[in-house]
Amino acid sequence: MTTVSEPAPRTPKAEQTRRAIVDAAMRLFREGGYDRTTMRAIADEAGVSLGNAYYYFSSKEHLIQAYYGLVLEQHAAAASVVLAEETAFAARLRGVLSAWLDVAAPYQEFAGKFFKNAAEPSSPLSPFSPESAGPREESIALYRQVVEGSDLKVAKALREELPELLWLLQMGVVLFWVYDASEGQRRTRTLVDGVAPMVDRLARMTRLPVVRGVVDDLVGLLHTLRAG
Amino acid sequence: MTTVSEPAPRTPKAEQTRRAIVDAAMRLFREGGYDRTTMRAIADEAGVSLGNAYYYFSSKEHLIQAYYGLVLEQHAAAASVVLAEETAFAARLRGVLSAWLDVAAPYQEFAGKFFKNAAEPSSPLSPFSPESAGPREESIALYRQVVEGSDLKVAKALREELPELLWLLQMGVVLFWVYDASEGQRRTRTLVDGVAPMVDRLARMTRLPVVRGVVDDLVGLLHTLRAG
DNA sequence: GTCTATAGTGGGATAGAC
DNA sequence: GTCTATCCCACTATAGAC
Repeated sequence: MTTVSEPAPRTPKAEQTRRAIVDAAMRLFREGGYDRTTMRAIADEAGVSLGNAYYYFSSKEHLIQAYYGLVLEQHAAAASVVLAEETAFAARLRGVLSAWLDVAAPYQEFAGKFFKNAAEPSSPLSPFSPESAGPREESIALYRQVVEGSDLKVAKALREELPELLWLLQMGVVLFWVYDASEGQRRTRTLVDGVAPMVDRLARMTRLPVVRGVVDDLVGLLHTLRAG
Repeated sequence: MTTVSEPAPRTPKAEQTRRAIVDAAMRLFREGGYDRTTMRAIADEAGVSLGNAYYYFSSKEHLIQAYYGLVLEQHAAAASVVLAEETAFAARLRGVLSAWLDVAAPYQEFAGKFFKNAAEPSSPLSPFSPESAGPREESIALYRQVVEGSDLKVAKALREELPELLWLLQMGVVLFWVYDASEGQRRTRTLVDGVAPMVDRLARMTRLPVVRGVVDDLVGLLHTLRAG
């Protein structure tokens, strides 16, 4: 269950108002886009005053959180289907990444806005912030499943780091996707389809003696950074 | 020479005014932060009218772009010192990345705000935007020098792609740096010191027959993506 | 082409009464 | 929790000086 650190409203009435605002926002965002939708219009559409809208969402950007939580939830669901079906590592990785693209597709425009928010280090919405620790852990756990349920043989030192590295890979894919203006984000699909088998090959290669040295360096660096 | 696609001012007087505005903005941004610095205050500080400030910079964001251009300029200068001294690839890479950290250090806190605005795909500040094409090419050219002036032997197919990949690496380092709250951004230093020799080892490894397959896949993928 | 002065508008965000 | 009234500021418009 993904709750994105929005405080749970106390009374049923509050919940209802909150819902009305979120729904109105989603509707208007979809129709007219984020920038051209004003907080005043959202409040009107929801049948509340402007001030009241701000009582529930302390900024326009906070409304985007609603989308984010939705996507995370749906991604976990879609990914679990893939993970139940596939055992080959490359297929599992490709499937989970693709699932993200499927789920997030309708929200591509808002992803940009969300990124804008997330990019600020001090923001609680940042994927690296303490407030995001829960959702982040969930995503990493997803990639732990990708590895553990698979046929992948990989250098032992790397195996424990892999889920977090794959999560980072997803962040990279998402970044690419956010900037992908091709129709249907076709280019990101190409990226995922190409990257998954490549990561598979690379990962298996880590057991070769020549390559293992670099892997040890990498793992060592990760540990140092985590400590520091 | 870094011209950030801002139209080059024709007269010396114009250049002077432009400079005054940028300088004032940088000063105020550093003192009070981006959000709390108004365009009026910038215009006042620069001794020009508000309208004149907008004559030179069509939005507040465009001012940041000018700042970014300054950092790029200084980076190019600092990097050229390193490139004149070192021939070993790892040292050149580490030096150029470190030079960026040196140059950008005074602005680290401000960089968060910058990133917030740059992260949005539609923003002209985005490193992938058409407006940033010039600076982007210059940065990539810097990494072309890193490769070409070095002792690096690398799979031929990869050699041409390497500058752009190294530029991407820098983007990653910058991202890490923006989030790095350790004093003096010590952790990012550690990252750079660790990553440079690792990239060196990896790059040399690409000539091994086992590894070359993956490299070809990578290069193929890059070409596909670029075409698409 | 460079610059000033002034007077807007729109919309995000807030204060404080109820 | 909800409102109304208001603030603030990015940005625009205009008209005119040199």
